[in-house]
Amino acid sequence: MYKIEFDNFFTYSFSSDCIIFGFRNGEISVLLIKRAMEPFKDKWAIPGDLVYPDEDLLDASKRILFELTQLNDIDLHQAQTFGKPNRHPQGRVITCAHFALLRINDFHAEASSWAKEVAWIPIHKVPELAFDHDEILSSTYDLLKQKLAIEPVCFDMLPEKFTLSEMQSLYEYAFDTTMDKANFRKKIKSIPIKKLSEKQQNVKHRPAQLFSFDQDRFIEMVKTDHYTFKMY
Amino acid sequence: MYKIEFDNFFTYSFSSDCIIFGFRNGEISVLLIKRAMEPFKDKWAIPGDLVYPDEDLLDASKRILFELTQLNDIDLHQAQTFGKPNRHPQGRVITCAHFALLRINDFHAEASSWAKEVAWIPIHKVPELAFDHDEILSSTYDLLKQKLAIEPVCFDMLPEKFTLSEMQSLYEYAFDTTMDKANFRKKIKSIPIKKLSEKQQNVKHRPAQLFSFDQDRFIEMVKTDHYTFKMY
DNA sequence: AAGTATTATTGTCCATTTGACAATAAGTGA
DNA sequence: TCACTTATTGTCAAATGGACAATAATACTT
Repeated sequence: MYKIEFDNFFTYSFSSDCIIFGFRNGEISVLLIKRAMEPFKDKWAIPGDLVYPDEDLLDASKRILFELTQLNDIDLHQAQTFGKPNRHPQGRVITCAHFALLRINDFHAEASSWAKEVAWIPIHKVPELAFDHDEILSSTYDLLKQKLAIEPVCFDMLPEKFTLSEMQSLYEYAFDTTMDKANFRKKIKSIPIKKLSEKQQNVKHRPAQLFSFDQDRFIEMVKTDHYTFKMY
Repeated sequence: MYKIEFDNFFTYSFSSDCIIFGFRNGEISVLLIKRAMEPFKDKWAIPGDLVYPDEDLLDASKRILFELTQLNDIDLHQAQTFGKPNRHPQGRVITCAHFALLRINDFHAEASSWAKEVAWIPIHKVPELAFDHDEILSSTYDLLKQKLAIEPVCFDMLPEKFTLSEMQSLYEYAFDTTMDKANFRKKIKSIPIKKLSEKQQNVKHRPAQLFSFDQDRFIEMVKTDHYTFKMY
């Protein structure tokens, strides 16, 4: 049984790492920090820190993300846990990855605490990271791609009002492919988005129709079991 | 940064719970143990125990599963981590769920260590479990269903040699639905299974053709990128 | 031996979806 | 007005999917 009375079982600590994804200029980016302290000083890393002994994992993630990047009120979700005994040079630290998707332009991230710098870095241009963060990022990006394929999470990264071409370009980037415009539009016919009365502004060509996610219709579809998202 | 030098961060411990699924008599079952010790003595629970301070999570899961059920050499995969501060009555225990799929008849599970009894219990007939194990089981079963939909994992639970009707019944049970036999067979045309020279034995009706998973063809398809599994 | 019951297997028809590609629309700027 | 660019819609054939019918192989019954 759980031998929690044994002192030698309390020799590890537990952390949370926050992988924050966004979409901008046709690229999926991730929010990283530059470390101001050893180990891995000046290396880029996923924002993360220790969980307090009496703190819930999700609460801890939100606190840690805020402490390091000033991002507040972010809707985090759990991803994988990483626990190789030697993954942290200073001791046994098991870390639980959490991720969130957000609209980059709706937030302002700013380095604080022991973060020296923060930056949105396109996923394909991420440098080598501290600790085993390359593996954590890669595994969590895989999870994101899986979610994009079967859940309407793209709308968390797209602007509130988006064009169908923007939506398509997000999928093309994630799945590393190109799609036919006409066929993409047919494919998303069953996805609950609503046509707005507005059009794109300040473009030097025919302005595109703007759309937004139709939350009400989505909820209704889920309730009546008429919903299956398939985007691959 | 990680303040692992602070003693008060070493007041939690870490465990692994092993959710083992199998398929028998048209039902997906899970391997549970009856606890021989407090807390929750005599309650059914998911087999799990503490991870050693220098032990890898996956190694720990295999060791723990063997200690409690004598199941050896099981291919476990990580699922969700559960860490509510009060989930364990005797202290802060964060647990990482691991799951495996196996052919029930190819293994013999036997209670040992502090497990008083082990049993394969159909997923729809599981009694109330110890700790937050109801939530852990339910979340992991959801994960299983998701995997069944997009990966060829059904073959880990089906007998080595199976009939198409058995395969269909697994999906019908998991997705809680019924499918047309002819259409099911069309749907799986692209799945790498091979027709064997044998037929079903000892049935009182027309014996069905036996099939087995075609590992070679599967690997070839993955390599050449000609593989997408869609079973929903 | 013939007929019945049961499950396996295959085929057909039609509606829907998918993929490739063409045609048209609505803006800007020269 | 014309060229240029991206948006949007339409077409057609192929592939897929769902409902349902027809046939096959085995054991069991009479």
